[in-house]
Amino acid sequence: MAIEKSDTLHGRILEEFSSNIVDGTWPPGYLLPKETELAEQYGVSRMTMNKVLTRLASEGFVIRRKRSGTVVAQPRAESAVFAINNIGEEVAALGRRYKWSLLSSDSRAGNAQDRRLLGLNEDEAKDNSLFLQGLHFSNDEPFCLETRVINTKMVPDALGVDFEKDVPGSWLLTTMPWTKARHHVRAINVSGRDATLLELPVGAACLEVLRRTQIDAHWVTCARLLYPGEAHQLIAEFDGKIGG
Amino acid sequence: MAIEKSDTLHGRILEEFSSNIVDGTWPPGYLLPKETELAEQYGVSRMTMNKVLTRLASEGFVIRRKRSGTVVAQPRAESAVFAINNIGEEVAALGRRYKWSLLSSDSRAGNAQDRRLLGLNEDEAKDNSLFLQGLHFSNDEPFCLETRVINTKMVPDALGVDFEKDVPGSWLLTTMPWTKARHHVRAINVSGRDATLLELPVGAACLEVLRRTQIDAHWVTCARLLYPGEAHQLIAEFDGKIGG
DNA sequence: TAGTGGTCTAGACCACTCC
DNA sequence: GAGTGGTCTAGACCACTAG
Repeated sequence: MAIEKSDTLHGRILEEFSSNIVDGTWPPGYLLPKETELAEQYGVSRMTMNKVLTRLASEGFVIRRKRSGTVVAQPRAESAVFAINNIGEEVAALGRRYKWSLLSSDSRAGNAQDRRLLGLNEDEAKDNSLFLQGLHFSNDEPFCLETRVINTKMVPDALGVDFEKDVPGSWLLTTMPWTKARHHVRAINVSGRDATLLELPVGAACLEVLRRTQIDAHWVTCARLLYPGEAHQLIAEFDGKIGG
Repeated sequence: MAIEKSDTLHGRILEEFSSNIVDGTWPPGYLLPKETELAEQYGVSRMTMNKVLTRLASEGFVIRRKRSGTVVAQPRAESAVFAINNIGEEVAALGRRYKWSLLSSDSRAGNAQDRRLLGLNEDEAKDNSLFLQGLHFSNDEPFCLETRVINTKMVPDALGVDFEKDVPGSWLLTTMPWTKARHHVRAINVSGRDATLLELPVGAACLEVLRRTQIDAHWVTCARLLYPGEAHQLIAEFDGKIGG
């Protein structure tokens, strides 16, 4: 089998440079030749070399400053990127049968307990709120307990949706495609009704994900996702690889 | 206060386009005019418009295909990006006093329990392994229990380091700056020695982070980081914002 | 104040893909 | 086969900043 050639000019140079950085040939602090010089060395135009260096900078591999040039960055702190996927897809990806079951649906004002659970302010969730609770199943076993409040001022259509059929998260995604979210993840000892619903003994460790979704400055929905701890794990890969 | 002007040509167009997508002016599936047309409309060169569209595509907002043109993408599944930072920085960021305390350090072969705990294969960690355990403190309270094995074939210098002074994670970061890592996060009920060291009752929920670091195909170090559950949470923001 | 990166242009050729 | 995005060039001006 022949060695695969890289596809583009700037792609090849990008790979070479990132290799140099990752394998230590260019250690942190190393000063790269200037743009015009590199362009000449590699026989490309300045724009092409600029594309490479701009990309390296945006990925955090190098720091570029006028007059002082381009230097290899100090490595980023150990870090990780997690992707929390759609629950239905997540279950399907595990090769299991997915089911959603709505437990309750109330259009009412939120009380202090709701606000605490979902991490809302006092002003938020006082009215125009739709409270939902339901279970996600994987092969008929409880996989995730979802407690959610939807701001019906932002999403009035939600009042007309049958959430026994439509999974709230998925429906919201199709309705408000591009939103911002903030997540908090922690471990808790499950108790009370949560334990009963998840069919877990009181005190079992669970992974709690709080997700607050907003569009501009307005919150759209807040969800609390409770996963049986030992059964579920977030998996993340992190590397300095460029591209993809 | 005057309205802030955007800095660059492509920056302004990028903002405009991403706004159009996020606020629904351009819904998923919307077909954008072709590159040359857009360039003409905005009075810029094709390269500049290409920069905008290429960026939009790399951020996942649009799909570009030859002949068929550029269309607004179906929104990505709900997802989140977590950053796990250096523990010392993490504690400092909370405005607390940080301390590291090494509990044990052994250069030995790993047994089955070690491998299970750290998620290693049988072939890995059989020799050339340095086992460490220590506690990270926040204001003199246990913040994180770290159990780690270092592949001394990859990092021979590690045998000469005094890990009572140097925090393993930080030291490795300065020694092998650009590495890849895989993380597994789950909730567990703490027990035994782990509970004692973290000064927690048996059964308390903890967040367990398994981090396996490698360079190319070779593992460098595996760490198990155990955080008292209620006290620690991962925080992540995710949005479709472009730039930064 | 001189050198560096930041940005932009006008034009060109190519490759892929849909009709 | 025709039209689209993908890529590249040579040259230009500007803004910032280190010395």
